Amino acid sequence: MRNDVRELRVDKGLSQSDLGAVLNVSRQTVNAIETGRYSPSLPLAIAIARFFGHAVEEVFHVD
Amino acid sequence: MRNDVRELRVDKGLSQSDLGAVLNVSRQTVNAIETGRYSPSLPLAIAIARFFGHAVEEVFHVD
DNA sequence: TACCGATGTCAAGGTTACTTTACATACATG
DNA sequence: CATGTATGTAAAGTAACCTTGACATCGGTA
Repeated sequence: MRNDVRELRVDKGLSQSDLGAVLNVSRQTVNAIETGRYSPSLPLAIAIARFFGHAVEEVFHVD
Repeated sequence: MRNDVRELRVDKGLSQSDLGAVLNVSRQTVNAIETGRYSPSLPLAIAIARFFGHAVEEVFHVD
């Protein structure tokens, strides 16, 4: 499971902490997702995709 | 989190057990998702959506 | 130098997702 | 009636997700 969260976040000029605040999760959670330590839950994945204006499958790729 | 898994599954003439086999999860997991006991993991949600030929957001709806 | 924002990561703990095993109900068919 | 298939659900265990708190590094800037 790779994803484009970091790229999308940086393009928006946001810190991991900023994005965490938007999504109501901790900055550590954002970091773990970006660095691939684990996949987000489905509700969180949908929230992330929606925030960036993409479909879930466009942001999260099965390897 | 509601979803259309049951409807999609029944339309294909599959049992919960059949779908579990396709997705490599137990029939209890399929049942739990259909009955809304919990949301699937992101990889499983993507596998489900892909199997039915839909986007994740089309199958799983934030309430 | 000293400070600060951003990032990476760890530990400990709570909750959710998933497993196997098991038992129950309902329905169809021999 | 007896059997088989499909479904619902529970219990107990493991793994994954997510939290707070903490510590470290790096780059910029006063």
